[in-house]
Amino acid sequence: MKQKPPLKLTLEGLDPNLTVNQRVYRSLRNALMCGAIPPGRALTIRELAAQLDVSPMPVREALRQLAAENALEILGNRRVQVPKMSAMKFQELYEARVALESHAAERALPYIDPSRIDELKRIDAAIDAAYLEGDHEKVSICNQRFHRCLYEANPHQVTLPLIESLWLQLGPFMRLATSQLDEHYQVDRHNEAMDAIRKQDAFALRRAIAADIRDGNAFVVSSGLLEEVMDQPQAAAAAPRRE
Amino acid sequence: MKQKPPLKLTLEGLDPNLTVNQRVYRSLRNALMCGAIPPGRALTIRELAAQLDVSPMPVREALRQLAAENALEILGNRRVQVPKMSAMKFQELYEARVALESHAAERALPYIDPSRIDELKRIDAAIDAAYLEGDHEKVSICNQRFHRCLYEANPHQVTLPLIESLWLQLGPFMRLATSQLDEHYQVDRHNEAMDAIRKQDAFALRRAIAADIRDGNAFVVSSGLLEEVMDQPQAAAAAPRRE
DNA sequence: CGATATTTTTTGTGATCACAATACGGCTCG
DNA sequence: CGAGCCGTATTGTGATCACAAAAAATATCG
Repeated sequence: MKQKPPLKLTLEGLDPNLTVNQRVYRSLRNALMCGAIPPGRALTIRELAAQLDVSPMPVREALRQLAAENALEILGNRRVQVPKMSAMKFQELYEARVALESHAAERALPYIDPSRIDELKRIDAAIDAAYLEGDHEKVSICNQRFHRCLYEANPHQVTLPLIESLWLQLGPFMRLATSQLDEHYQVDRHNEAMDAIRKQDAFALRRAIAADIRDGNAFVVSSGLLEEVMDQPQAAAAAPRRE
Repeated sequence: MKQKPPLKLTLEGLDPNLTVNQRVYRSLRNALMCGAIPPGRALTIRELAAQLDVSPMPVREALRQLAAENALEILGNRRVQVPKMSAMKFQELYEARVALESHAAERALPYIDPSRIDELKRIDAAIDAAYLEGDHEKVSICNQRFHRCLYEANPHQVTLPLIESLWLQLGPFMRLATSQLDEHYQVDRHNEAMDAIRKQDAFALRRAIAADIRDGNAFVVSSGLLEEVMDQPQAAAAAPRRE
């Protein structure tokens, strides 16, 4: 039951004038986003500290921070693990994304200026390029960058942190959405979004963003990729106590 | 500019078999929710630790946790403060509440059983009672309880933590919404919501929740209560660096 | 007298240590 | 052979300390 692969992490390649805490946080966050840590995997402070070659202290803070963002789960016995996924929860996360992100897009719309449109175009091109190269990791990252760039146009930002929390929870499974998108890749919803932006058509923008998100979801669900990573229907798992 | 009232906090009355960290966290969270700490107030670890009579360690973790929930702000110079509010940000927070909470209500609707309806009725009665007593603090708390009870019906909870983050950010100002609601108190939107639930009418429920939220907002804005607590239009405040 | 430079103090960060609670392993007993 | 018990090891928590960076206060120069 307890999964114990060595869990290779590192702080190398991270801006060394950041605090140790920040480096640990990013390293962990990155690992989670890429699905490098399997759901249900128990994380101990000392193990991570030894792995990253730092004292337990910054690790503690990073774990607590990630737990506050719902990227990790603190069980009643004070143990920390990557939350497990269920089909229903997956669905809820995606529907929450649709609700939040279409809202964020609409609120950002009036603030989008030509230079940001250029930036969006540039990112979209990068996505297509990465797609042609077959670099799914990069597609996923650039896709997020596209969405973030859009929502960030709104200078009074309150939704982006919430959206990122959802991304983080989906992180371990997002890569599935792009892992096999051969010819299946969506008709370019991003272009629909760009059109809506140019026309300042809020409703069309909402629709484009919602469709973009749902496309990825539909693919993952239909492909059955999800079941592989989910915990089996062992009905009554030890109820995680939410703090 | 630097506000330095003694900032009275305490851990008394908190379940003593909780960890120190949890007690500190709750104490701070509560203070923020009640607006006991003015926006822009700088918080230092040692000051809080001395005030609460604990070591700096649990305070550090609590601060970081609250920062991750957007209840506190970590400036570039690593200093922590209660985020300042602006009229636009206030508006954004409320619109985000509408979007997220009406969504959460809709997703919870199919899971609401008679016993939960009873619970909701009970809470609503408590609100009316507190209102008649003029206990605005209690009205506010019970109102939150009502919303939480509704959204919690959904067993695959992903939105509630995000919603609570919004509540926390609005916390210092929420009390304004109920501070003077004399005869101004909204036509009971909660009853509209209850009707929608009984009829399993998702759209009506969304409308009722949205109206309930917007009522409070409209009151605060129109009454001009907000300006008192906001920082003046000092255009270029030191840009908080988001981590 | 006002602006800049320098010293002093405060503050966050990270490491180490001590302790209590929990989990794990082996043991005994049925 | 299996379930319950107990001892050991591991883990999270919280306190204390050392250090470097930032802020505040003071001194210095124009």
